[in-house]
Amino acid sequence: MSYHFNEIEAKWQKYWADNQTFKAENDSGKPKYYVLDMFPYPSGAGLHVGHPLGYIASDIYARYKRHKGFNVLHPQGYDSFGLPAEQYAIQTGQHPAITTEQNIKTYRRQLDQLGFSFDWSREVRTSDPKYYKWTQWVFIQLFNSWYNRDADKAEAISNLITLFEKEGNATVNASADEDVPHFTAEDWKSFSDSKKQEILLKYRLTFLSETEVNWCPALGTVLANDEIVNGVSERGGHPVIRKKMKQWSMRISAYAQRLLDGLETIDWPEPLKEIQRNWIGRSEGAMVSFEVDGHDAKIDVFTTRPDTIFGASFMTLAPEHELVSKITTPEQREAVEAYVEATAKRSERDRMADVKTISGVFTGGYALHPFSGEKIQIWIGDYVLASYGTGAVMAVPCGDERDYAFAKHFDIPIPNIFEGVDISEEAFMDKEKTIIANSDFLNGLSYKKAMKTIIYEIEKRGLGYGKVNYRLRDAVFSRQRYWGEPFPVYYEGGMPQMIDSKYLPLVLPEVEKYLPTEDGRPPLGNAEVWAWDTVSNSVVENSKIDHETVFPLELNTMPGWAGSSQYFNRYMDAHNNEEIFSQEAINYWKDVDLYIGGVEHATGHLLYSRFWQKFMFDKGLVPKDEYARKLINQGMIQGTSAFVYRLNGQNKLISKGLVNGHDVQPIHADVSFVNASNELDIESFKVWRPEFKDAEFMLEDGKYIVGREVEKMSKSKYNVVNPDNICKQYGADSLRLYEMFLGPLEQSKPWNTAGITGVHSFLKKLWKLYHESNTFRVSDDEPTKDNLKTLHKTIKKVEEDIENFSFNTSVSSFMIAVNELTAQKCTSRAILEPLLILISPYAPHISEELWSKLGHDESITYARFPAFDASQLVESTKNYPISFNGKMRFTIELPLDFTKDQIEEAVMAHEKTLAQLQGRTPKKVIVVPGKIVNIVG
RNA sequence: GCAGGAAUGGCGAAAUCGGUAAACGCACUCGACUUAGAAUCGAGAAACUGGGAGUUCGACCCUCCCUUCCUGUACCA
Repeated sequence: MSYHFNEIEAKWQKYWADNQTFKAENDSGKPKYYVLDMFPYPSGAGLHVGHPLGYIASDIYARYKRHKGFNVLHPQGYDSFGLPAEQYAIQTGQHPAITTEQNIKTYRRQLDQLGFSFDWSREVRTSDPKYYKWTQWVFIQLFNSWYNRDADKAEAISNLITLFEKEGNATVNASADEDVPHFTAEDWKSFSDSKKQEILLKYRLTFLSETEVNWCPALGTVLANDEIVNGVSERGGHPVIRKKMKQWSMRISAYAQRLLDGLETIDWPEPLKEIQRNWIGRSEGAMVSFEVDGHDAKIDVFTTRPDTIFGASFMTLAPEHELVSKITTPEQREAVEAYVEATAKRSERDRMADVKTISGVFTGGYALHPFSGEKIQIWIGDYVLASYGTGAVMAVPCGDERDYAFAKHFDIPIPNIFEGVDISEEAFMDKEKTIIANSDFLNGLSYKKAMKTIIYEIEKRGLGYGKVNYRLRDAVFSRQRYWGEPFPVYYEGGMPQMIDSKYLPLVLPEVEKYLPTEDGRPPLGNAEVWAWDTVSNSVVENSKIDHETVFPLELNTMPGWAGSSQYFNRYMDAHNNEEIFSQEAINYWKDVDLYIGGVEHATGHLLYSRFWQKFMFDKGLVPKDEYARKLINQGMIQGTSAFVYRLNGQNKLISKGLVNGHDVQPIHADVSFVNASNELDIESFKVWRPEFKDAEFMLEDGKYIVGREVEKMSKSKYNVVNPDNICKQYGADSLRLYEMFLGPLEQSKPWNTAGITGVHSFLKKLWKLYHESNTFRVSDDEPTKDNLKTLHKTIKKVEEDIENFSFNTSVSSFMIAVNELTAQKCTSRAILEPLLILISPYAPHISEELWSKLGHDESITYARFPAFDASQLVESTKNYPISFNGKMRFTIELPLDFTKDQIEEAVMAHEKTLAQLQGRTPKKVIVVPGKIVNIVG
């Protein structure tokens, strides 16, 4: 009987589904273990071989943990809101829900055929109203919360109201908008309701704010920075302007420090942590106020180098800075206005990309140096960004590269405040070597001492205060899209109101067109039934809007990361319609033990979800403030593109070996026409590219050899490999083994289908080990010493490998074990049974089949992982490498229990040693028992 | 520019502690079986770890310098 992998795999996939083999219970005597994958966006293209890499790894780990006696939660779902389905809808009019449903079917079929041990009973889809009900619910919780910096946690907004009623906002230490006015308890009570709402909005963790966005009037939508090229839209080339729009934002900045600190408590890859640290961008320094000469105005700046304040010889404001028009003198007005207008036309990204050009305009206004009282010029320049810090800098040209270049360019004085440093050519920025000079009370101080002194002085004189600044900005949460979660929000007198949680979900309305409306409102503006009736608590026709009891609903939808910010908790209790999850479920599963996914989500999903978790923790909804203890980033699988070479200007394709020196143009060939020896199937190639039907092929040794190059796997490079074909030809077990065998999980590595025959023939050998001339044969013979040695060395290696996520080396060990056992002609059940359990996480189908042939009625899934017995590996002798001056020359076999002296004696007396020494006397003999002998001299 | 990571045969890679470099597999060569191909079985060749210096009895591994590549990020004040 030969190895019919297609039948075997289909059989066991059905068995697992029918028997719900992988269904996890929320309660068990076993210890829990939660293995999570980043759920996929179901794209229309389906999976290529690169996608399942992480899923295979997590599946191996999940299956291993089941063998080890854990109650394993290993769920899967779909991040099914998103742009591609919407764009398809715009083009074809097909509802994104239909597209999404079809794509999910394809994904499910492809995932199933790989034999993953997912508990599909817990599947979630972010676009399912039953699921996004809870996304909306979390949004409402955020709306009803504020961040108390004193308690360092989120609290109910009702607490804040109580505080306001008692003592106004003077004592409230909150993360809030910058422009909150000061008020007393009396003031508060005298405020109108809408005034109160307006103020509270400045404190809520999700809030409406005027955000500057890239608005494209022609397309009627907001564009992301990377959708703009040279100031016009990438799509269509329409002009884009910077415009303020009311948008929902998330006050993630309130959590900046906790997001930073939390990184120290979790086992995530260091590079990923570093990306998050940079993104959060903590910097310490001071806020300092500069008076404006002749105006009742102050310019606040944030600086990380307040120690260099005496070197400040001018100030630069962002062109958008609110004081610009106020302080500009009549003589300078024309130039300033022209500059401001020119800047407004460029996107922030454009401005940042263009770092070489120095530009700016003098406003004519002067600031007063807070310490020296000297007048210093105020300039505007687009190197200062409105969105970072205060949008203004104190320029210290001697200590900052950009200020230096600016000062040189516009001939502004560059006073030197560093002792013994020449600044005639460039700015001096080495903090370690800094000794301050020409700076009054700071003279002679080092960077550290000067920092302390100056901050103390700034605070004492009321000029400002020491401050920690974060680069992390509040996250804009509104999208002008159709295919996303609707906000559970309606507007009463312009103020947002939350729909009561008990009427959720607020289901996405039907629309005729998925584009923005002609007057520039988001796609939901096309909906005719999109108003909230506060009496019936239901969605009603827009025509009923009377602003008395029926109000318009929010037209924006939530961004892609909304649905992925809490899905890992929802899996714990996926079908609960009463709560987001029960306390029993969350307290049982607690958190994710192992999370596997791509590093590309470092500053998106992986940061936002940590923020939501911390908020949920503050609200007492979850027991852990970090949701994933350990995270692994799997590497990318790249494609191995194939090239044919066309002689320039001729219809002639020459084989790679003949290219040398010729002027050729490489052309991608589809990798499916190339065999393991890089030989091109010319006939298939001609059918595929008819323009080469009559081309002349110049061969070497009768073959056309293609060139190879590693590139990103993508359709346009014709190097995409579909797992469906691999499964058909070699089986899922081969694919799983091969993806692991390719190299370390975290590393990027190229795919090359040719190599799969190696693991495939391993599976055939494994099958043969249990068969003799086509019949299943396993004996009850006592295993030999060698059998046991092979088995136990494999147990040890595989167990260590899995624990270290070194799956590639396990596959090697399996090959070695099967090669050895075949050579030993082992048929012993005592060996062949545990061997299957070792292999089963990697190649579950063949393992199940052989396991059942061994006479087991139940799945191998819960069979106990074999115990390693060290005594089986004890050796009595060691083949000692004998080195001369560090170079190994030969080996001598000696008993392991020899002492150092015995070893030295035996080695020195050995004929090979004498021959090597040729009568010389060595200076020294190094003996490391159990390792090596090195003879020096 | 800054930060993080990497460099080992023709290719993917392996090497708990500094101790026999290249396990395992692909490709390659030869042989067996076969009408032939595929498959299978057997045998084999290959290369001293990007370059340079240092520490050491001994360095892929530790230290310093340099080169190249990948990833992230940037007028961040």
